[in-house]
Amino acid sequence: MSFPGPQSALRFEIEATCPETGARAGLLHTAHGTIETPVFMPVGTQGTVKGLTPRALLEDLDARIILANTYHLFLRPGHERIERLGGLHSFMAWPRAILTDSGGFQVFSLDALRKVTEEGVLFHSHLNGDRHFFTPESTVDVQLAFGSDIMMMLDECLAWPAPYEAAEASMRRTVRWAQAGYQHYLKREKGLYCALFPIVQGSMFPDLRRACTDQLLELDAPGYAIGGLSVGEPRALSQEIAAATAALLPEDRPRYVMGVGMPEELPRYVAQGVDMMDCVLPSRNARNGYLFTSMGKVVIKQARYMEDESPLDPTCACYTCRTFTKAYLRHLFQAGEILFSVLATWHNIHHYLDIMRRMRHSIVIGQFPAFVKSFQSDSPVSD
RNA sequence: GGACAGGUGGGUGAGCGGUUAAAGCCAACAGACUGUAAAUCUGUCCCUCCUUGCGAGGUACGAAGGUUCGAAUCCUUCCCUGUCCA
Repeated sequence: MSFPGPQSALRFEIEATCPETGARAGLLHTAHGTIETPVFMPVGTQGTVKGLTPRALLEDLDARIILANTYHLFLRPGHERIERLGGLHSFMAWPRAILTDSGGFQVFSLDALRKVTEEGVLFHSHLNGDRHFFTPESTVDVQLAFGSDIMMMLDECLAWPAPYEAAEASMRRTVRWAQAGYQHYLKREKGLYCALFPIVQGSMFPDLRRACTDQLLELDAPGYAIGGLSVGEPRALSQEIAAATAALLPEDRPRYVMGVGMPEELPRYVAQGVDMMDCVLPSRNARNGYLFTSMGKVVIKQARYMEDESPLDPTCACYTCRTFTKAYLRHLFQAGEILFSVLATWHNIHHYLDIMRRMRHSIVIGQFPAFVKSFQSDSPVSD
């Protein structure tokens, strides 16, 4: 297994577009392989998709790109160490593409441990309390040290609900950070091997989303993200805001909706012209015994599965479903065995990636609306 | 046979006169989880009833008696368990 260094800047080509919905099938070329879009990116915060070996991710699940997190890897083991060890791809033995989040989400999730200022974010490490100051520039530097294929701009991810004035002030700051961060990036990354995506904010206010988008477009970035969703708002609202924002983004660049969603929501985002998504749900819920199947959710710890000899999802081709019974999976969960997390994550990630592959195929052959229709009638809502 | 130490709700294990239907932990059962402070967190967990409430009854801390206004807690006898000595 070799880990070729960066060779080319990010390039996006659209293979097919659904004339009815605007859903697109594309190819996103990176220095670490080509990603077929629309794509779901498994989350590997600490340089690992919890529970899965890179080999499983690569050979069995065929994930083309995964996420890692700037904040977590900066704290431990440190970006300079990762750089000395050959960069993140080499360090974690992942030859394909990596997208790193900037730490912007931690502005939201580590609410009690951080302070946002005009210059950046002061974090108190959740590991040992150490103080760290993140700026738009420093997070670019950290991600360059990782060698991420796609780096994310530091943004402020606001909790919902937010008053208009606060959302506006926060959005303006995110824009200023993006401008500063992008300028710094252009100075440092002459070859543009590592792409940098700005993130549209603006809470749930369409006019703020528009204002934010307008200004970020001036950066002429190779891709744009829609952030600030899944922060407590109703799901219909997330979709509405994502749709309104996606419509403003350039057609020839990948659009990435951050942090979504449930399986049945994936086609709804894709129908809005979204090309990339990521979410912790398939991996985290797997570990907590919540499995996504073509028949809806399976909460494997329920007593009804005690002697259930059927596979988790008879229509699923993953290793877990091909090999084990629900009774055994439930036993592993109840016993607190590590293998449960492995098999459950394996299945859930497969389930997500499979939905994306089928969806992409339907776009390519011009059958996306039919896919959406049958998918929604076949797939009970997971919640 | 003797000497100690014990017997508490599914399991462990606190409590050692009243605010105790009885802590905590575990198990069991159910729920949550959306750019991962998460192999995490929350709730239920003796029975019955309803006007579902810091509600009303009823049972309950090995068994049976007793002391007391009041006992899982004190006393008596019995049963059982463990360790040690014969």
